[in-house]
Amino acid sequence: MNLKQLSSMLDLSQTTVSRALNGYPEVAEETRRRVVDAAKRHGYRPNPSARRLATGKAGMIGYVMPTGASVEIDPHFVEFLSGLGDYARTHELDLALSPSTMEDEETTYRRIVANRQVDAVYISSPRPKDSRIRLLNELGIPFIVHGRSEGLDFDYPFLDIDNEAAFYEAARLLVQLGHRRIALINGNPDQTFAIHRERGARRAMVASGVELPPSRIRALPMTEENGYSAAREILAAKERPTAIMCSSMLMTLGIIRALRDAGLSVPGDVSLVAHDDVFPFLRPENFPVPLATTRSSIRSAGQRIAERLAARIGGLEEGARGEVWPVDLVVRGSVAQART
Amino acid sequence: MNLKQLSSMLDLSQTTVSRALNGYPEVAEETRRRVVDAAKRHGYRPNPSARRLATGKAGMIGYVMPTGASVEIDPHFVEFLSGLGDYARTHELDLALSPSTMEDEETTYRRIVANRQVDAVYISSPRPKDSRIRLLNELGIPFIVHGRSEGLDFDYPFLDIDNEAAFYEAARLLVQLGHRRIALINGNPDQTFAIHRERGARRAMVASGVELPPSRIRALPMTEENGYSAAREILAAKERPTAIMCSSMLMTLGIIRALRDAGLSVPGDVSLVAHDDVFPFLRPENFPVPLATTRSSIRSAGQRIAERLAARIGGLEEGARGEVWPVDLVVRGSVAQART
DNA sequence: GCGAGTAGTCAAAGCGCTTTGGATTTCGTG
DNA sequence: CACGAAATCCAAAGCGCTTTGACTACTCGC
Repeated sequence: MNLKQLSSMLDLSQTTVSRALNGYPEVAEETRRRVVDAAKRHGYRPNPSARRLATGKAGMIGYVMPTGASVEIDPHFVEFLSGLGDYARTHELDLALSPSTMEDEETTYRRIVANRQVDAVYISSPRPKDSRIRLLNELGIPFIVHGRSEGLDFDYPFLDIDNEAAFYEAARLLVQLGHRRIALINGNPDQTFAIHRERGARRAMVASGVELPPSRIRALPMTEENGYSAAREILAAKERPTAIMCSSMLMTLGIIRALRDAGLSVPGDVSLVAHDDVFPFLRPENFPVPLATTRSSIRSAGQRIAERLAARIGGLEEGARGEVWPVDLVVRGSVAQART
Repeated sequence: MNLKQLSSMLDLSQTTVSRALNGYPEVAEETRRRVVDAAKRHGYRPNPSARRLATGKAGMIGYVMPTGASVEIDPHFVEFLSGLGDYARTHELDLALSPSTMEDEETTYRRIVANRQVDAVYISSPRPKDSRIRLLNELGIPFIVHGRSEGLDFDYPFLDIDNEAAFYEAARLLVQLGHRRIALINGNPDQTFAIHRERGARRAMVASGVELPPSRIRALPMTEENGYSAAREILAAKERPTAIMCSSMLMTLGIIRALRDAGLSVPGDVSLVAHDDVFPFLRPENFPVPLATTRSSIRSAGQRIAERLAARIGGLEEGARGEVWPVDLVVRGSVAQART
């Protein structure tokens, strides 16, 4: 069933049918109803290739997928992708994934842009002074960064959550509860988000005269394994912390096991706050002790980025708009007053 | 730079240029050289949409991405995707991901087939009597299953590794080394691969009069966490096993921590063999004690599936061909003679 | 009652590629 | 030396959609 058939069936021109379906104003409401109705009844779906050819749009969002040694992105990547796909699916957009090693990244971006294979691109896990951002900026293809870089001498569009405020608030809560020795188990320090979280936590503590010495900070790829070992080290110190902030619920699983091994209770001996990216398979409520979190759905971010990318493709969004989402602080049983 | 421009530049017709580029025989070698050369020099790339429109092929491989509560697929999925993408990238194929909940799966498959959005589809993590396979078979779209189902009353194309033989060999090795109490920590039992692995292990043991009681089997989603808890339980038994076989290196990380917690050494107290999907970020050689594995690259499987899918699209492969890859057994320091 | 708008519709021209159905030229043979 | 078969190459017809530029039929104000 194609346009031609549908229009002859309705005794209308292809023009009118096409316009009716695409919401153009110059078609009578009555006619539009007829057309939309018939299209639905006959299951008409416009051929994407034809549409793309006619409009010159590729109808695809591209992503250069690093395939090197980065375990870190995995669960986040799939979840983010789900969000992106949720939006894309309902808006005639497809996702094109281009696997690439770290070294070939630049070449890959150049290729997909030159081939006109995609209308827009997104970048994830930005680092400070991220070279990919500069490259895409030069290539002139619409893009959005999921997260933020730092130290770049130009602006660019991004979507980020307010990591600094999130950890500021979480630290402030702990301080208000009387905690004076607070540890931070963070994500990989070459990722901007980790830098921001440490900054936020430190700001809240400094404001109250609480220290955050290097001995109480760990910054590692966010695996359960790393959470465990980081926690073990930190808990072994003579001045054991009474609270731990963590960048990842996966890591927190490791922290909890370390606490259990050390015979320490939550929140009796140690309070816990973690950042929750809202994975469907790991919910803070289901932790042994319900886990207090700073929460922001990475999946929603994926949806929003798809939406903004679509807007950029359509020329509805321009300029280097940065969007920063507030983060919820959800207090649950894993935090308590510090023992005096 | 499009076909028209290129051909007028060469003083040839579009027909000839197109044929020269696509390797048709009715063009003189000398002419072909000229054309190919000019195309390269001017960086000509055919417009994918136009090509698709003309050929009627979507030029895409589809995958319905489950977005429900399945942590299990994550790292495997990304790695597999890398392989698929490696091939696809160099063959004018794109990957289209359609996220879907478990419940909507069937609807989603119907949709992408009806919309002609993809030329072929692959299915991963098949379960016994997997309904998706039946559906795609009925819809008549080319597809390949990564893995195998069981109990279906028709044949279908698949690519699987020989899980049964792999675990048969591994178990046989352990038995030959004198082990009599061998445990199996397996993946989720509703996945066919887990069933096959247990079958293989059991067959080898039974053949030597060694038992594999339920108390020494665990079958869970393959996370580090689950590996840890499964191992703890199994090691707590009075008749502690002297060897453990595991379906996943991620789980094995958990097993090793459990062993360490229990003060047991590898391979002194317990021998260890695990299946290795060859993740770039987790190599068996780098384990505390180099880990013996049954090895098969999930990434290569992705490449091969892309290749076969491409062949099916092109009509070069037909019928329900099943392909089973042998699995390497790589002996390393984590296995040793059982203590007598 | 007439000219100017305004709605609503349509025919036709692409978009860039593949492919069908000839033309034209070249060449081996009888 | 003529003739049919190869060997080459080409013009033109789609593929299914969007969009431009016009056309027709009303409606409205004066």
